[in-house]
Amino acid sequence: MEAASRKRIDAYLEPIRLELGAVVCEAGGLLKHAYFPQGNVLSLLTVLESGSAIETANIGREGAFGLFAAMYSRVSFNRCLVQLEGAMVRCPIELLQAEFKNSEQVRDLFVSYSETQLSQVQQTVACNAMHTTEERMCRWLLMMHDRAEGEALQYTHEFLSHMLGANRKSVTLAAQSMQAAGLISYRRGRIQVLDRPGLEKAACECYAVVKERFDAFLTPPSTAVQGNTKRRGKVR
Amino acid sequence: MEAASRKRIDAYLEPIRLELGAVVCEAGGLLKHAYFPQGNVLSLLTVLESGSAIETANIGREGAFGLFAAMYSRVSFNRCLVQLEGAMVRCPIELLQAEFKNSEQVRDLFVSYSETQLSQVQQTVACNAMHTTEERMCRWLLMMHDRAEGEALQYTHEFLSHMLGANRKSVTLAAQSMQAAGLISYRRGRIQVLDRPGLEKAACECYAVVKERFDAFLTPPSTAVQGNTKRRGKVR
DNA sequence: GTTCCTCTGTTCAATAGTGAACACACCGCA
DNA sequence: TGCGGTGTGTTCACTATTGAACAGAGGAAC
Repeated sequence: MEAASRKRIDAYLEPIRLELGAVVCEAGGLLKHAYFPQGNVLSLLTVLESGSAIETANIGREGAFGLFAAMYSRVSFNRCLVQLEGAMVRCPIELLQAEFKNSEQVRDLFVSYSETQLSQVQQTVACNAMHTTEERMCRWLLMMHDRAEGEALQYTHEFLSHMLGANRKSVTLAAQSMQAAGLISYRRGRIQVLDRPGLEKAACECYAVVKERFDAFLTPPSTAVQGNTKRRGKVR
Repeated sequence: MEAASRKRIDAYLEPIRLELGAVVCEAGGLLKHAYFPQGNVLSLLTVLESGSAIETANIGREGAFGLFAAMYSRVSFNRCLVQLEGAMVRCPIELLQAEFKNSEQVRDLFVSYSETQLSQVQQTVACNAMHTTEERMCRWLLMMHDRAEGEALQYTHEFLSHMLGANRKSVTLAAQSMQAAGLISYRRGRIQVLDRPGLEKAACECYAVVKERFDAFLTPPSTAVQGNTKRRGKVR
């Protein structure tokens, strides 16, 4: 995934396995490592004074947590927790800092990933402002389903309500409605996706928009000008 | 604001003045310049399929629009428009790309600004999920008030409702309540802040959190480890 | 099999926010 | 001064969401 500079890092990669819900880093915490999910998923949360913590982005095998630490600041704005169990490796920050400093390719990689992540967060801003709890929950389940490889998703309504910044009852109502529509089935902290195309229809556009961005990140264009000029949305 | 490498750029900076509401760049548009507000404010919007566009961040004299273009991709995810009139300069992307490539100081600057902007967007995710229309409107007015230097703010309820992703009526109700409380006065597209401390009390925490981040960005610590380890929020 | 803890369903009452429509008032401009 | 466009106030009916509390069911552990 990285340059040939990866050789220099490989020896220092340390496998680390954390259980579901484990906190990798608190908001305001100091980062000594960057974390590279292999099979697991990390979630970035904004923590409010009330103590509630809302998900703003998540990170799978395509990305890493702590890249800004490798680029500039070592303090994490977010709480980061394990949202799907699986393998992960971590790497001391100093090594990545050195690679960032010396390799243009590594810089391109880190910067373009950061940009992709920023667009995920920006889409979520609009999503939280405009879309219903049910649409957002569909989107969230799809994101996790992409990464769970068919496994049932082990989340309680309560946990989902925290991630989405909604009331538990709203989540329960949405879940009931989705189950009645045959999209999912669930029981006690275990959600099974039954009808994925249906779920995609029921979700807001945000799922597809963000997925497209990540796909583009994983297959960067070879032209001089990165990206394309496709416009989204209606222009007034 | 930048390194001594600024000399190489200065000659190519082009003053450009756009009127309130002018679109600097459409979502998906190609960027040929980066824009540096001097006295104006730019707003970054996420555009949805429905055509509605929600603000995710804004940029004043502390920042710039198009830095990711200078770092990697030249395609803007956002629509960008002028939210407060004033002076602005722009700079051809190619020059900034060269500086980013060659100067570590410029890299630090661009990256740390991007990180600060990311945290603004992340805070807004949580804000849109958890805070009332009135709290969010107070926050928004404070952000603009900081930059308007006492001038009345020229926004209609309708415009505000688009920025906040709320219904116009919700904005009108919030405005009435704020006027009744003596925080603001308004008439036909002109909002005057009367009681700034009161407005800060009525706003959600997000205003202060983001302001603190930007203040920190503008006065970077001189220690080896950037940032501090202050923790925010309650830990469960 | 029984126990106990956790998760879901549901009750209630209440508020916040929506969407559209229309009346009316303000303000700039002719 | 009068006109017209734009912005605000308000109507109505409605939906989404909240918050707290408790009952009840599921499932893991003993």
